Amino acid sequence: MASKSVFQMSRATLETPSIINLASFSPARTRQLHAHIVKTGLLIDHSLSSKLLSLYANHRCFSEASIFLNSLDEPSSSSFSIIINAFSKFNLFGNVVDLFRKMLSEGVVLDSYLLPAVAKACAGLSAFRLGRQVHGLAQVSGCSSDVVVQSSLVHMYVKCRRLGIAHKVLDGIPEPDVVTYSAIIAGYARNGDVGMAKRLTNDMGKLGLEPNLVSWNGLIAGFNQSGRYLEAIYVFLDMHLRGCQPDGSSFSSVLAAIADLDVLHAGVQVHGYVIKRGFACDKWVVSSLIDMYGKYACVSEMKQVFHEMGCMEIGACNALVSALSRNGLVNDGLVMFSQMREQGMDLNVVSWTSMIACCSQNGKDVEALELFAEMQLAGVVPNAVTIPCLLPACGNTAALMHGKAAHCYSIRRQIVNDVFVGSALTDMYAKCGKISHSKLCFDAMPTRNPVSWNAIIGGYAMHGQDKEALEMFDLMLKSGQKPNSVTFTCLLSACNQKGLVDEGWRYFNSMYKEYGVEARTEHYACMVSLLSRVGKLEEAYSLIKEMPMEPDACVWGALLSSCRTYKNLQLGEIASERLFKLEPRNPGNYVLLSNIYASKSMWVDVNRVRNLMKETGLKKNPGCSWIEIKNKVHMLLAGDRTHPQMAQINRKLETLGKEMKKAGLDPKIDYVLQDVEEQDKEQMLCGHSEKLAVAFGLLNTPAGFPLHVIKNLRICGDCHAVIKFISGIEGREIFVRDTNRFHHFKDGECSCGDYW
DNA sequence: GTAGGGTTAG
Repeated sequence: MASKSVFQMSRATLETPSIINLASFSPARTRQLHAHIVKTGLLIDHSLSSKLLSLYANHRCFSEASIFLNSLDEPSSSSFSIIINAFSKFNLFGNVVDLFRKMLSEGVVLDSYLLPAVAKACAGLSAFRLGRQVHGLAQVSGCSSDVVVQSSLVHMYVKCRRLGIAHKVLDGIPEPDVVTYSAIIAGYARNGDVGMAKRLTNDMGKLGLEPNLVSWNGLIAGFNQSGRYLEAIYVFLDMHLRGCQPDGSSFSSVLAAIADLDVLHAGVQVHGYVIKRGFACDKWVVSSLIDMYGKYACVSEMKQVFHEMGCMEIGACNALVSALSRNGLVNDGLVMFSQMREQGMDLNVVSWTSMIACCSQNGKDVEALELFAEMQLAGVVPNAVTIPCLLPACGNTAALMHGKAAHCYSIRRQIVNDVFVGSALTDMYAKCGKISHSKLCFDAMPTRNPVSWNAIIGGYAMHGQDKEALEMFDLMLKSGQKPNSVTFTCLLSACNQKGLVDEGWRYFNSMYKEYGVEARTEHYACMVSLLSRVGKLEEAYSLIKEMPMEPDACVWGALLSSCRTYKNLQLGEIASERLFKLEPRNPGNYVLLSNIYASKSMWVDVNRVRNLMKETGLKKNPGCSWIEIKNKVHMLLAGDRTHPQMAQINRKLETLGKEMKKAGLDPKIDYVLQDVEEQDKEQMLCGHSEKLAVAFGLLNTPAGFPLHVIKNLRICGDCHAVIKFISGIEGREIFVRDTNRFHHFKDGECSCGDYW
């Protein structure tokens, strides 16, 4: 019968749909049936209309389903129920609520078959107030004694984190089943209330209810969500000992717990168990395995797990992208992402966000911003995780317009109150030179975590507003928030900028004694820089000798710079000897030492250092010749034909072209790009080359970046001049945060921090 | 015809 066209069926057949095999109807055939009914004016009985509705709904043909629903004279509650349940099945929670509201407004009586779907939608939307109203409606309409309705309400309250109410509803159920019980137990576990979770588990046992797979899994997940990873692993073991075989859900949860502890051996054991139980190709398990191996820096293992799965699955691909990013393999991440796109995979918000995070966390800021634009073109909606991943890229390039757009978007999407979004906005505005905006964002945050406080303290420190930075720290303590390692780095750098030696020592000494935060290399580097900046070179050197860890190049570099300032040869030699070992290919170190010798007219030693540089294979300092820099800048500018100030630039270029010819340089655009790209990579990443690369990077950024920040730059005279020049020719505002202070360049002038 | 567990992004 099913093979026959609808049009060939007799009226009698269609009026007795029970004999037609409707289950095999395709969407097209369903539309045919619908058309036939409309055309012939067939008498539609309740059974036929229900079947047509469920055919449409299960094929996700919701517009057809609602057209049909609207065509019914008096749609019953069960007709609404069919579509509402289908919406819920496909997680279309907003649609569930809308249709439910419509149904109520039409005065249709409630039935207990659709309430669970509505409760599930409230849970999915975390809409507690709406859920409570639904509960009230269930009571008024007499549906609240239905055990499935009660159970669904328990789940709803647990998901909305209202455990007290959930518990009360549970107490009202005469014979709750295992899963309803387990929902509350998992809820308590998720809130970190281990005692209550255990007590209820005992209560459940007394009632003769044995936990089943779903309840075990819920409990493991609950402990994971409250960060109690060890408890989660114990539950997994308990489950195993009590003879319940884990499934993909149990494995993926326990692996996630293992990933956040330092127990790789346990992870390897579970991996073995996964293989034995035949879950090595389960998409959830594979994602967790990749993530776990990624967190333990087992790069080849994570790749192997991925390849052994043998197919491109979105979750596993996303996990691989973030695992590659975590291990600094940005280019591999980008390759993976482009493969995903080439294969036409349906990239979701996690895919895009992972890739954006991968770029912004690994110095590819412009790429991160471009990806964000592409994401929106692809129609994928950014969420409360995407924005904090994107904002550092805006801050690092001082792309204030993009940052502001992201801010507006967060307000529109109502995610601006998210603690991660707020902290990232505070940080972004500070890095874009807008400290007042930064403070406004910080003040507007309803809740704050240490990251939020660090953002504002670090922001003030960056802007040289030491008083405000220290005040914010006091407020942080008063609010009951504990400072962490980063907080002290921000505070010490604020002290460092202003030469506040006493305060610096006070914070440095108190960090462990009062707050239990151990001093790390960067804290020592700040102190060494602070002490040597004010001329206390011996004190700085004593501190270095006291360090419990090996001092790094930042520490020795801070000392060496001040040795040049104070012409201290003895310590300068000690510091540079260490630096030549730590970063042999940084020309800056050689230059600093030779400067000290030169200041004492020790020309033999100056030559010795220059020869040492040559022996190391370092060419002459690429940042030394002003004419070269000027020419390179202009050749780069000439490459951007769409630049709004092209005419002005061209005029300047004409003049400079003459100068270039005089200097014997080839005025080709490629010259600079090749020069930067083909340089020895190591050399490129250090010293003057880095500064130049950053300066050129400014000019390579696309339109829409009127403001720029260069960070963590020990600024040299040439670099300063280049930036000053760029700001003049382009009318851009440029901020440079060097290790000591904030420089603001505008219209070819430097308005603060200009010490040349 | 109705409820119930998981992974990957900060």
